[in-house]
Amino acid sequence: MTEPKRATIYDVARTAGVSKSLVSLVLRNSPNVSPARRQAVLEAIEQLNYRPSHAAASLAGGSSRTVGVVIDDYTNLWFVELLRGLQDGLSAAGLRIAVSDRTLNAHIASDPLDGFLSTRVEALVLATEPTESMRIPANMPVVVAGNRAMKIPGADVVASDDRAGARQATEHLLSLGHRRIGHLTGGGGASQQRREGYEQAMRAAGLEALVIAPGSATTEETGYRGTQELLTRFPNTTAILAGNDSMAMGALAAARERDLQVPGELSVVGYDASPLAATHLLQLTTVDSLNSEIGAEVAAALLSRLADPAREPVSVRLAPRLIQRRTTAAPGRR
Amino acid sequence: MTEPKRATIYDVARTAGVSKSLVSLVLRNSPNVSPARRQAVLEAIEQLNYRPSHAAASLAGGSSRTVGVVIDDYTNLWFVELLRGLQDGLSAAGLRIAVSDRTLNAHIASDPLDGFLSTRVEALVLATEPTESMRIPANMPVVVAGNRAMKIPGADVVASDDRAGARQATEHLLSLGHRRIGHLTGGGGASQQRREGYEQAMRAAGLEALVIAPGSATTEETGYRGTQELLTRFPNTTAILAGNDSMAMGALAAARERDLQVPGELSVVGYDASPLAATHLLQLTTVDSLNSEIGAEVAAALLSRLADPAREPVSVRLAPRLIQRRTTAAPGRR
DNA sequence: CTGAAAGCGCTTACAG
DNA sequence: CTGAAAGCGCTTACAG
Repeated sequence: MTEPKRATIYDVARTAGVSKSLVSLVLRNSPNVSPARRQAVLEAIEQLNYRPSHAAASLAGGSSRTVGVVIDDYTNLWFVELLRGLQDGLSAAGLRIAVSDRTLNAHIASDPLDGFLSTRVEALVLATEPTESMRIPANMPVVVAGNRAMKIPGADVVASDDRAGARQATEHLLSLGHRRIGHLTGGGGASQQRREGYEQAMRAAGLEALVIAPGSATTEETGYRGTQELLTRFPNTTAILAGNDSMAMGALAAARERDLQVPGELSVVGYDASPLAATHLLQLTTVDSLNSEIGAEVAAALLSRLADPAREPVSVRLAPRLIQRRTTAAPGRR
Repeated sequence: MTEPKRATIYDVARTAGVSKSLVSLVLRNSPNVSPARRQAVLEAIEQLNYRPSHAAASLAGGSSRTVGVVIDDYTNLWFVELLRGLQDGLSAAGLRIAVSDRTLNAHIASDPLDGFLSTRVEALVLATEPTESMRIPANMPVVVAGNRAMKIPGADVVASDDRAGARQATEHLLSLGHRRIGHLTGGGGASQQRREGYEQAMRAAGLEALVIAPGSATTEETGYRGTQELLTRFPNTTAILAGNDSMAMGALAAARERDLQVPGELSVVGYDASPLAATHLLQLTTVDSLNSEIGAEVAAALLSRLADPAREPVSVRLAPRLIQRRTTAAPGRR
């Protein structure tokens, strides 16, 4: 038995006994179709196992109905909740999401944007630090997710207030009685703002800021190395605010290596409320940057921008909140 | 200044002073093009910022040059290395990858396959447990990555030998002197084979298998709960082989909660060699299932299948190897 | 609602 | 290599 060729819209029309135009209307959920005919078309689609061709629809309609999302690296899981919120907000509008990971693409020396431009994505979501090398077409709608060092002219920005979150986390440690609180920072706009929030809170309390910058990556590895350096230079540190949850995990490792009880002898706070922070092993006090809500707001910004390309860029800022778990307590004897 | 319309292949041809056909040849890297003309075309492309339309190329060429990869869940990071190996193997052949996450899609009640079928993907890679509800077209090339409970007729399978890996890990614990070794298992084909490998090794050593199945998920949570159950039912257990690294992380959490030193009082072995296992905090002894190599073999199977759709299905099995880190040692006093 | 027509931006095959 | 032609499977706009 030879494989039949894939069914086209003509086959569906013939099977349903309607015109090709009517099938197209049903596919795009037009209201001006009688229930009976709609039913006939849907049955024909089911029977023929028909799937409309993206390529043809995109080419003919002049619109791919796809939004490109650029993320940093699959390993840093903050994007998962962002995608969930984004997908929820876009699927009702019939828009789909394509994800591109910069780390993976760097490997094969291909610009993730090239693929998206060939796909003719309707808009771009940047959930990563933009770089000069990203040549974004002037008329491309862009929403930046998260705080970034580089500004994209005309782009909307949706982020939680990293300065306020870091301030809140630092004040939590201060209120527990800590005075020697170190901070682990990294590269990028979010790190910068978190650092500023930490410094503001320390200054307001009349305390010295102890900032360690172990590198631009904000990973378990840099968190580990940064904590080693912090505890070597300032041995009487009693608390650490890490730049994100991955760095906090490294801090916990360094503490264990020095036989420092957490939180008895060293308190540790993360940032992002990633799945990692919620594990039984970490039970990490962290700042929830509301990633799923950021995704929802990104979707809203996207839809309104698509509806009105000329509207002024907006900047949405969400208020983060501290999640207290088991890695923070009053300072012990040290 | 109004935005110019996107450049098309006609614009490139005109700018380069060549025919449209020649531009198409350059785009598809044909060898029958003189260097001078190729250069002229590439300059025109650069100057016009031209990006060929996927949709048009796919429709006209009758081929999307895209492979669809279905993964379980972004949170389980074993897929990252798989994608890397896969991408390396496919990019030279001009094939790109589209990834779909089942967990995310379940959320909006859309079958990930539907999207891929509309995209007219050339082939499917299943890096997840297949289900009956996946209606895969009969003529679609499929490669299954990893050991799965359900067989797909005609599909190639690339996996590491989970039975051998689990056996190796168990023998490692036996050779350290452990006799009471528990195993944490979950759902799916990989879990099943790992369990069998563990049971074989225990039987061969004349020991009783202690298997705990805390649920079908293989997460930190089930690892934690499974270890609680194991240590309650068999309090003198001295070692645990977890179904994967996430479960091992949960085991470490449960051990800490009971004040059991790892590895002094309890040895723990993971599986997958995920990024998690390599962290300073875990330093987990684990089995490397060679995910990047699996990705490379999947790519090879895909290319040969595309070249010869009629060839017999193959089954590639890689030999995993144990990575010893800091969570295993000889049993202590208990 | 139908039906005929044009067109989206490419690839393919072919005569020259 | 060029150039003219057909066609991929849809959407769109329109006359009826």
